[in-house]
Amino acid sequence: MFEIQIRDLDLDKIARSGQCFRMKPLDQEGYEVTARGNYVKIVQRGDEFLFSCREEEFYSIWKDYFDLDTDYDDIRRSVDPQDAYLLAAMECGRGVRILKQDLWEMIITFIVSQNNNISRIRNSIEALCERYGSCLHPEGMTDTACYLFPSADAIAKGGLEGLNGLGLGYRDKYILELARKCSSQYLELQWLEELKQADYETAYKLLLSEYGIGKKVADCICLFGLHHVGAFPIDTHIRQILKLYYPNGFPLERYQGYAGILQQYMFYYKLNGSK
DNA sequence: GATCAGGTAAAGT
DNA sequence: ACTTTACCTGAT
Repeated sequence: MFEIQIRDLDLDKIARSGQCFRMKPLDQEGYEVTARGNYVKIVQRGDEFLFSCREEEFYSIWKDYFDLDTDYDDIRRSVDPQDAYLLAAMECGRGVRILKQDLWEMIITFIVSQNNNISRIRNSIEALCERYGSCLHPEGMTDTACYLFPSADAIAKGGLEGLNGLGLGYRDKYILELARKCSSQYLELQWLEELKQADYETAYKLLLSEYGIGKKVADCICLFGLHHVGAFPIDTHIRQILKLYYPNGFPLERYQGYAGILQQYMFYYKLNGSK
């Protein structure tokens, strides 16, 4: 157990922010999160957080995962004081941070997300994890199994039939192809490593050239899987927002290099704001 | 029973 | 180059 005070972090909001699909709310309180092969339970009370791991693990993994080195006050302060809509969005989403999730997991997750709704995305990802992910039994509890996101090898090995019954629909072939590309069968490719080294523009182009990855998904992977916070994914919600509040275009130049963070707040505001 | 959902590939102008 | 259309499928 490790207790710490953190500002600008709201787990409930992050869980509903659309950037992650498997932060699981626990029956009593708190969330369970898996990342990079690690599992943790987190309980939040205001700005006090209780992590179920040791201090060492918090600092080596979760501090980075929750992007705690970024000062979101700076970002809020940089917003155009004339831009009432964006100010409201930033206030509504206070506590949302861009998680540093696993690249491979984000690639598959956002392929699943295309032309799809959130509850079905969740179900598909969870079913995929249960079928191919390693099973963890936190604290030796055999009744509360939790699965890691599966490896590319595991998915590639199962073939197209192995993806049946997960509600993936026509996306199954995209997933299989990328699983093969990222599996140890193509170890010499080191494609994921290449992506990680690349700058935003290069990574975007690499992703876009893949079967099943278009502009929107490529940008989501850049933003959530590579932490290129300048990426600005335009989905149907953001498109509506731009049309309504920014008919002359969103001021990307003003927010160059981190517009994706603002995108995330606008998205959150649209889905969770009072309107 | 349509229509929609955090789009993309492929075909058609 | 720009504009349609088909596509899996659970939810509403």
